[in-house]
Amino acid sequence: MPAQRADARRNYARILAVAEEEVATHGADASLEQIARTAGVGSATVRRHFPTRHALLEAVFRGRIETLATRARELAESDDVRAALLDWLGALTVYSATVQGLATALLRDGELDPEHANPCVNPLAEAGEPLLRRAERAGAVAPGVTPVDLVTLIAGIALATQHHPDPAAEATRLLHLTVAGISPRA
Amino acid sequence: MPAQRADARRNYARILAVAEEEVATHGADASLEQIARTAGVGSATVRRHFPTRHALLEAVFRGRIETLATRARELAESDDVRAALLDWLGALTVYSATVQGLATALLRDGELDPEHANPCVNPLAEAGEPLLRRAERAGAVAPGVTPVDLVTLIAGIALATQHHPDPAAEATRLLHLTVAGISPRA
DNA sequence: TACGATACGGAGGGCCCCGCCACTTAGCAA
DNA sequence: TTGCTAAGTGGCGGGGCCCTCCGTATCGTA
Repeated sequence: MPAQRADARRNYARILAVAEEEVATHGADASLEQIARTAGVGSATVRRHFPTRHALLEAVFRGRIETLATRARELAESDDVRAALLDWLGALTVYSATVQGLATALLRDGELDPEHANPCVNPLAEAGEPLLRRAERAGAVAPGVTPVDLVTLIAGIALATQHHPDPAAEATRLLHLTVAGISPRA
Repeated sequence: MPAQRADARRNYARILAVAEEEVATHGADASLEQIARTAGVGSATVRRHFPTRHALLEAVFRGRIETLATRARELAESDDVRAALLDWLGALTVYSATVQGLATALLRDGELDPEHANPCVNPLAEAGEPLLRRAERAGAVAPGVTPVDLVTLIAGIALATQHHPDPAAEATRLLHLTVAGISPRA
C-alpha cells in the first residue's frame, strides 16, 4: 500500500524544486501562489503538501541544515576545541547570512507549537551541543550558554545584516565581535 | 503662509495616535488600512502623510528614540565608563525587545536610500558614539566596534527573541553573553 | 476493465496595498 | 460676509496574496 500516489510524489518534488529557487531569490516571503504557478499546479496543491509556510521552508532548508549538522559532527573530533566551535559558528553564520530566508526559518521556528518539533533549530542545536559542551569543559566558552542561544544569536545577526551590501562579511564581522565580547572584563 | 492646513494637521495627529496603538499591538506589520479605518480617514490620507510604511514607523518611534538618545547623553557624564555604556545598551535592548516593531524599524532603516537619512539608526548611533568612544579610550571595549554595530547587534537580538515568552529578559540575557563574549580568549 | 480512494485545481471570499480623480473645505482676499 | 482657489480628502477599482471549498480527474487495484 503506497502511502502516496505517484502524481502526488511528482508534484511534491516539482513544488519543492520551484520553492528552492523562489525562496533563494525572494527569501522567506516568497509568494506561495507564484510557486504554485511556476510549478504548474494549483495553489491548493501547494497547501496540501505544505500546510504552512514554515513547513515549506523547513523542507527547502532541510538539506542545508543537515550539511551543517554533519560539519558539526566532523569538527567534534578536531583537536582544538575552541577553533572547532568557532569554525562551526562561522559556517553557520555564513549560511544564515547567505541563504535567503534561512535565518527567518530558524527564528520563526517553533513559533506556535510550544512543545517539541522545532524542525530547523533542533537538529542544529543537537549537532552543536557536543561541540559546545567540549568547549565549555575546556573553559573556552562562557558559562550559561546553550546551543539554542548560539543558533538564535547567529540567526539574529544574519537577519540584522541581510540588507547590507555584503551580508556574509558583515555577519562574520559581527560574529567575531560577539565571540570576543563587546566589552569583556579585563 | 501656513505650510499645512489645519485639517491636515488634525488628521496627521489622529493617524499617528492610532498608528501608535496599532503598531504596539500588531508590530511593524500593522495594517495601514486598519489604521485608516480606526482613525476615520481614507487610506489615501494615510499614504499622503506617510508615503511609506517606514515613514510611519519612524514617526511612531521618534519619541522613543529621542528618549534613548537623551539617556545616552545623561550617561555620558557618568564616572564608570564601562557601566555607563552597558547601562545604555541594556536600555536599548529592553526597548527594542519590548516595543513591538521598533527592532524592525531599526533594521529596515535606510534599506533603500543608500545615502544618509537613516532616521531611526542615526540618532541612536550618534547619541551612543561618545559613550562608546569614551569606553574605547578606557580600554573597556573591543577595538573596531562602531555605534552602528551596537545598534545592529541589539536590534538583531531583539528580532531573534521577539517570539520568546519573555522577550525582554531573554534579549537581556543574550546581550550579556554578547557583551562578555561567547568565547573570549583567556 | 471498472471501481473507489486519493489527489487535483479552479472559483470565490477576505484582506491588503496602491494609484487615480472628482469632490469638499479651509483660509485668504475683496 | 462672501467668494474664490488650491490644498486636502476619501471612495473606487485594479492587482495580489492567502485560504477554503468542492466538483472532477487520475491513480492503483481488483
